Amino acid sequence: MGDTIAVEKISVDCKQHLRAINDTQDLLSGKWKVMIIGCLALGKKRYMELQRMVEGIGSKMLSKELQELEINGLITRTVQDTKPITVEYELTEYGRTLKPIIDAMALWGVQHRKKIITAK
Amino acid sequence: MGDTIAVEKISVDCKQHLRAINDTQDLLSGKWKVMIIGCLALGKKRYMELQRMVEGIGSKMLSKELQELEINGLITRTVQDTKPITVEYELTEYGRTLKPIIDAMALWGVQHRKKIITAK
DNA sequence: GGAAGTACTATCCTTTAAGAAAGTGCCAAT
DNA sequence: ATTGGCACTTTCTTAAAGGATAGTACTTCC
Repeated sequence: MGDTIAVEKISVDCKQHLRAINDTQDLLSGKWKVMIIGCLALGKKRYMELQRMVEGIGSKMLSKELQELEINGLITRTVQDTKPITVEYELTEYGRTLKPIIDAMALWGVQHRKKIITAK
Repeated sequence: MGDTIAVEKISVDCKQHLRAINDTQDLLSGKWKVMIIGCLALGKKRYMELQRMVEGIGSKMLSKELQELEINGLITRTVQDTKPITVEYELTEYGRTLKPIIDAMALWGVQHRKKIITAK
């Protein structure tokens, strides 16, 4: 009896664990979001700066991903009234809470590349 | 002059940072891989166990994702010669190095859900 | 001998994501 | 007056991802 309850608890815990992973993945969905956040983690950036830094991204995708990140409260968009108007994107405090994930991904990626190269 | 070099160095660092993130994302691409790894992080699992735990996944997708994870050396597949044969999947040592990423994603997801619920 | 369980594979079809290319509106410098 | 930069949006098209369904091969239980 106690066993059954224990097994069920583990199974419930697992479901919640997987759901949590899924939730996070949903917010970071798309080919570019994690890279954009990785970019903004280094400081605020203008639209054109982002497009130049994130190699290969087109303006459609950049706009779309930025909009979704803004909707989810991860970044802010502020229009500067400079000569030609410029727009600055910046991580919100909430967006900065993603840093452990981004850092872990960047670190793993670096080590993976090392591993692949030395394995050749 | 020194400034130019410094700026270039930062820009190169950033490119490598983004490339690393991209590499990691590539290996974890697809709707289910991160969840499968999150599942296997709790211990080795059989095919059917995985399919029951990862809600919504079909057999085609499960096979496909498992094959890709195996090709990349993140999991092992071992056939047990039990009465009806069963197959066990397990994280490799290398696969286990992804744990910091998975854990960070699970933690963030849990906190995000709390935030969303209390905000209502 | 049929049902049921395990571990898949194969086929087909739909949906989604993503890219390319062009265009918009605004301003500033030449 | 026109070129060029900034920050986008729109449209069209293609490629990839994912799901539903059915089927295979083997075995054991009733």
